[in-house]
Amino acid sequence: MPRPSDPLARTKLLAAAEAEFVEHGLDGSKVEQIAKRAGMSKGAFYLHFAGKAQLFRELVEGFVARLAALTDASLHRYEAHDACSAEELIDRWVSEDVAVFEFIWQNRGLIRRLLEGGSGARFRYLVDEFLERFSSKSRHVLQQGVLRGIFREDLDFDLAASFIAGAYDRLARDIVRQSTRPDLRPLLEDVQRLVLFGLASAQLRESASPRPSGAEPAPPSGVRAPRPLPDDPVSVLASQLRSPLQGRSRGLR
Amino acid sequence: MPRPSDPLARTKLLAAAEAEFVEHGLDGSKVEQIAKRAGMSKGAFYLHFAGKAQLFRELVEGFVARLAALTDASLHRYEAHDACSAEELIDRWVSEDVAVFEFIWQNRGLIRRLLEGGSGARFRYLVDEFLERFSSKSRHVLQQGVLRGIFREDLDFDLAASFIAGAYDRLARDIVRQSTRPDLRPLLEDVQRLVLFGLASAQLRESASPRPSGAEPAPPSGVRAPRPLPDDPVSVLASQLRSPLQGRSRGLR
DNA sequence: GGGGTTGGTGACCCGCGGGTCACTTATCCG
DNA sequence: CGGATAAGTGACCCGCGGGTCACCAACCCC
Repeated sequence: MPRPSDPLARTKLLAAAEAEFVEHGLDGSKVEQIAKRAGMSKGAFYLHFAGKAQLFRELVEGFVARLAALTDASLHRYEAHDACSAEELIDRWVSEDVAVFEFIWQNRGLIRRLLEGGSGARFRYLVDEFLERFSSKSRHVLQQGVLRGIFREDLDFDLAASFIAGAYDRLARDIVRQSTRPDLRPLLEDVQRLVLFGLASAQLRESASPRPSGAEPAPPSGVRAPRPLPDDPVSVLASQLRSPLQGRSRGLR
Repeated sequence: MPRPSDPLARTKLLAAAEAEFVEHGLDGSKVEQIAKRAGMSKGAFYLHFAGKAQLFRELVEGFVARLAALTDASLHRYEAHDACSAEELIDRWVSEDVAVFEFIWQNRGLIRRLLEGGSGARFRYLVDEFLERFSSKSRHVLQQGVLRGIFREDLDFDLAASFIAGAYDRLARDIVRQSTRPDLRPLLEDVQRLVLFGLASAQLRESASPRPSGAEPAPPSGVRAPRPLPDDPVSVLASQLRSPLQGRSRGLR
C-alpha cells in the first residue's frame, strides 16, 4: 500500500463540512470549498466520501446521536432526583438543564442550521426522531412526577409533554441565535418556574374552575367548534409523526 | 395600448408562486414551473416581475402583513376583555386564539415554509420582525394584566413575553404540520390553562419558595424592567432583535 | 383590412456547482 | 534506485435553472 492516505482526511473533511454548513447552510456549502478548507482538493474529497449527501448525512446523524445520548441521560437523571425539598428538586433539575443547554450553546451553529431545516429540510426526519424521543421521555418523567405528587394529577400527558418539549425547543431556538453567551443558570431557573407555576396570579387561579388541563366530563349539550372546515384542501407532504395534537388522550371537551 | 395585458397575470403568478413555494420551498420553486402553473410562459413572467426574488418578496411581505394585522387586532382585544369572571376571561381569550390559529391552519403550507426559514433564511428578517412585534404586544398585555391582578406581580416581563410568544410559536409549528384539522378550541383552552397555571401540583407549589419567576418582590427602590416599552421604536431590520435572553430585566438568579 | 404597438413565446445563453478522470506525486518494496 | 501502486490534483464535463431576446400574435385605431 504505497502512499498511505491521510488518516485524518475524513475527520478534517467532516470538520470543514461542519464549519461550512454553519456558515452557509446545506445548499450553500460547496464541495470545492469544503475540500479547500480541509486542505485538500475536490478530487480527494471523493476519495473519502461518495458525495456531498453522504458527508452531510454522516455529519448530522453523528451529531444528533450525541445530542440524544446527552438528553437521554439528563432526563433519566431528572427522574432519579427524589426525596428532597421542592427548592432542592428545582435546583437539581435546573442543573440538568444547564448541562444540556451548555452543550447546545457550544454547538449552537450546527443546531441553528438543523432547526431551520433549510434547503428542503433533508434532515427533518432526524430532528423529528429526536424530538419524538425527547417528548416520549418527557411523558415518562411527567407520569412519574404525578405519581410522586410533583405534578398535578389532571395533566393531559401528551399535551404536557409537548408543552415541555416546546419550552426546550423554544429556548434552544433562542439561545442558539444569541451572539454572546447568556447566563444559563438564572435563565433556566426562571423558565423552570414559569413552566411549573404558570403566569397567573393566585387570585386568578383561585377564581378559575378546578379543571386546569384537559378533561371535564364533556358538556352534554352544545357542540362547540361546529366543524368549520369539513376537511381541508392540500395537506400534501404528510410527515404524520405522532403529534400531541392528534389523538390527544383527553376527548374534545 | 393595443393588446392589453392580462389584468390577472400578477395575481395568477403570485398564487402559482405560493403553491410552488408550499410544495417545493424557495430554491425548489422554478420560475418556469411557476409560469406554467399560472398558465403562461417564462417570458411572460418577466413582464410582470423583475425576477424570482422580487416575486417572493412581494408574496411573503404581503402575507406577513396580513398575519400581523390579524394578531395585532387579536392582542388588542385580549386587553379589552375585562370585568368578567376568570372562566369567562379565559373563554374569551381562547376565542381570540381560535381565530388566529384558524388563519394559521388555513395558511399552514406557507407558514410552515416561512418558519423553516429554509434556503438561507432569506425571509428571516420578516419573520423576526413579526415575532418581535408580537412579543412586544404580549409584553404590553402582560403589564396590563398585572395591573389588573390577572398575572402574578413578580413576572419578568421580557422572559414571560418570550414564554408566551414561544408557546404560540410552538403551537403554530405543530399545527402547521398536521395532516388533518385539529380541534382547535379544546386544544387552545388546554394550552391556555397550562400557560396560566403551570404543571406543578398544589403541593409542590406551596412547598416551593415564594419566588416563582424572576426575583424577590422587587426592592422598592429599583426600577423594574428598565424601560420595557414606553413606546417601542420601529426596530427596522431585525438583525439585533431584542431578545429576552439578552439584557434580561432582572439580574442573575 | 392594414399598420403600429404592446403582450407573449420559448429557444437560447451562461454561470454555477456536483461529479469525473487522465495525469502527477508520494510512498513502499525489492 | 526504479518500478509498482495507490493517494491526490484540478481541468473538464454536464445538467440545471435564472434570465434574455428575436420573433410571433393579439389588439386598437384609422
